[in-house]
Amino acid sequence: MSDLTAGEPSADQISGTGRAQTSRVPSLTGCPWHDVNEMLQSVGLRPTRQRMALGWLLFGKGDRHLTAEMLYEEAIQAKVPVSLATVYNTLNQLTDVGLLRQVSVDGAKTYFDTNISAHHHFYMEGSHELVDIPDPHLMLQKVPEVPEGYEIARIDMVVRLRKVR
Amino acid sequence: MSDLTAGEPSADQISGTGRAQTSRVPSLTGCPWHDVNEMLQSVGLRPTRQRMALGWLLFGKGDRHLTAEMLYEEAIQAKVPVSLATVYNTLNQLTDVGLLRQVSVDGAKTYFDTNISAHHHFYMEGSHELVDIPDPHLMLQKVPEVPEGYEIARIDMVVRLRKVR
DNA sequence: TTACGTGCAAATAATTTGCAGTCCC
DNA sequence: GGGACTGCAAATTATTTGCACGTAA
Repeated sequence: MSDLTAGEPSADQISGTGRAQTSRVPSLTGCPWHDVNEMLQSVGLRPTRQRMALGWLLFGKGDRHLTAEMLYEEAIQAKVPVSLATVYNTLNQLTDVGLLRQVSVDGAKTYFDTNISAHHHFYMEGSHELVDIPDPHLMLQKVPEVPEGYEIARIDMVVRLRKVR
Repeated sequence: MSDLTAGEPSADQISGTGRAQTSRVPSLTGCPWHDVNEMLQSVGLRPTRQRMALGWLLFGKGDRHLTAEMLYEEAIQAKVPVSLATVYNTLNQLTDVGLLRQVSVDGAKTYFDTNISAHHHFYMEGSHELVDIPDPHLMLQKVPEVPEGYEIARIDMVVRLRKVR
């Protein structure tokens, strides 16, 4: 799905890229409405009222890490009438077409990351917050030997942080 | 909780250690009953019938990656009368005292790893199987700069594998 | 029009909890 | 004996699904 599919990826391929494009929209105009519209069209999803609104919330302000519940709350706050089921559906659809990335960190809730480029995360154990690791050079010195017949689909790394007491 | 608590851990500290001790029991005698008994005592848990049996299943045959459901099935198969609730309780208690490590990999079920040393995992996307990465030299070239006031609690890395088609 | 989307409520799935009865020290 | 432990069933939490109705192409 990305550049991590080679049998023997180099360390550079594994590392985060630092700055990530927020989406795969063919051309970003800066106009949220136009951009989200095009983003949806380009993956074959109808730009409905709720998908437009959710897309706006998701991709309108840089890289974000949200759970379905969080996005639902935001939508309600923003006076966007949408149901939690639709939020789940939309997040899953966007993930399926590669516009979002799912991150599992604590078994319970699932986070969706709007940054789909190869990168890793900090997880704040206290606040359950997920943050992209800013250091673009965090990388593996050596990629493990992959078992015969398999290839690397993706590498997920989570650096769990706790407050110094 | 481990050797990963320093503000600036070295790459060696982050890497897996290759061979891991299966538990923290003061002295391993090779007698499963004696070992599990002592393991439980040493962390202040009463060696009850069900905890002994579960401990035996968990630690009796090398490093394992189990879900609550899987361990429950094994216990039933082994004619050990135990309830699923107790399996959950026991797994959580063992995790709390540091005898097990929880691994989140796909949002849904939670895996418990009997190998509590620093190491990483392969995740087979097709079979939902979790495997310790055998390569002891898989390591980070550079540890990310940790935000002010935080320290690294742990680093979880999951290398997702898919079958070559 | 007409297949695709949405909302609602019910259905699942994983896990936790309350509580009465049981067992270890 | 008494607190720790267990089992069961009910409760929670996160997420999915069935289905009648609405809406974009």
